Amino acid sequence: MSGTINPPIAIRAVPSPSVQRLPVYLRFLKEQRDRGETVVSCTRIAEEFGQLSVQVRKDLSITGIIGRPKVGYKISELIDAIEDFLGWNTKMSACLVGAGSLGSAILGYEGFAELGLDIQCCFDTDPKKIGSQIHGRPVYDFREMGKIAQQHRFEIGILTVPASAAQAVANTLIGTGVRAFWNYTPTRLDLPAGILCEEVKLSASFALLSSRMKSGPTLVENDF
Amino acid sequence: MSGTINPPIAIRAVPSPSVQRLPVYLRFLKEQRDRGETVVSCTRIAEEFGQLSVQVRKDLSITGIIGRPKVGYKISELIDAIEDFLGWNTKMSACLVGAGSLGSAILGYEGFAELGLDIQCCFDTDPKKIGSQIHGRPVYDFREMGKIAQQHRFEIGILTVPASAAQAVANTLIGTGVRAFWNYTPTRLDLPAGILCEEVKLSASFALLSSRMKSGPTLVENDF
DNA sequence: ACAGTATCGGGATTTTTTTATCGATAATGA
DNA sequence: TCATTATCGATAAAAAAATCCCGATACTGT
Repeated sequence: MSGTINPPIAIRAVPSPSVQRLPVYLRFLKEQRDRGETVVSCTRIAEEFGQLSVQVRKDLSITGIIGRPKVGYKISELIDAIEDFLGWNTKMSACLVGAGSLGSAILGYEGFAELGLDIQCCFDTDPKKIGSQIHGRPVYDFREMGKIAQQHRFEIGILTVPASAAQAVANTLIGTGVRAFWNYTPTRLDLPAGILCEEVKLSASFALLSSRMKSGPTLVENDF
Repeated sequence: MSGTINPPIAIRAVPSPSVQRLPVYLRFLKEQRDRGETVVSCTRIAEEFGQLSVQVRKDLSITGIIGRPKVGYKISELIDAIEDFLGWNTKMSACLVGAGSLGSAILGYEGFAELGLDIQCCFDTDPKKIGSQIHGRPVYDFREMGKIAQQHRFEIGILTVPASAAQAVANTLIGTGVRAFWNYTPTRLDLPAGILCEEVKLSASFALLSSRMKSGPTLVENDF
């Protein structure tokens, strides 16, 4: 096989927008399933969300699901396919750092369990919180984070600390084997290759809203 | 002037991705200003965020700012231009509905004041909360929402209620003159034309993270 | 059995967004 | 003064995403 050139394989990258729409469909599908429905078409889903059926079909296709013409998809299969694609059917262990009001809110949202996210504990510097529980999760001393994280081998770190602390926290957690961050601070982290980070930018979301409010109500469309 | 055709004006729509990046730049610019800097170039900003300078320049250009070759932009002007474009230099009055843990977290985040968002009060059904204050904002009885909102004439409604209540809350608030929603519930609202809604989809953000974790660390790039 | 139809899947087209290129401008330094 | 350089702004090209189109398939009703 010598002489072969680097494979010109068309590695079709999965489009991010599609991935981000999957959870929306997933929620709807589970609703339908719980109502006793067994099949659903792209047309039906698209109608629900004011989209085009083609886009829904393309989005779903990235999971590898195959449907049947004139019928649609089997709901149970489709749910499995999406959860499988997103990795939501296997638990990922996580710790949360910074048990302020935002941190507490995240700990209190039961919905995350559905995403396979298993937040096992949190860390904080506040002596009044250390030793207590927040929404059922123990609060540990921030100074022990390195040690405890080493033992637990968390896969994900959820950052809800003040912006100024974010980088240091990330560095420590990377040392313990954490390989992905869900970053709620407005800080761009400097990370080694292979470490993932997804930033939650609420101000970006609000920017879209407020800039559209400025342009006046007549010109604006409501997007997906 | 009779006989003229409908103007073939190329109404260049403002790209959403650009709008969403503006808050990131804004934060950096304020930092620089507070350090005493007076000018900044796209090259510098791009370097800070691991982007291309061309993209930064394009993003900034939507605000109408003009810079000087070999120098860059005057920071104070640029900050003004961005805030102006986003509408963040005029206060928008808002109310929050649903003072659970997420609602409280939002009320507790001082950063929103910088976005021109003025959350004046919140509404809840919990008798233990009604009459109290959360992070300095009064909690009113949910049953009085219509009446109180009518008086205050809120522009924005922040929805942190259970998903099942979202549509009804929205309907009531629309009746009182609210024209935009910042929707933290996983519900697609059915809204009349002219009413805006921006959804905060944390599960979409997590979907991106977890799906990339699944694909293995080697293939993945860290995006902006 | 067969026509009619809703839906899927793949490929083509269009639109949007990102990235590259280039001439013009203003500062710097010889 | 004049060449050099960093930067801007505009335009062009490329890449990504959304939308359109069409043949194939499987159900429905006659």
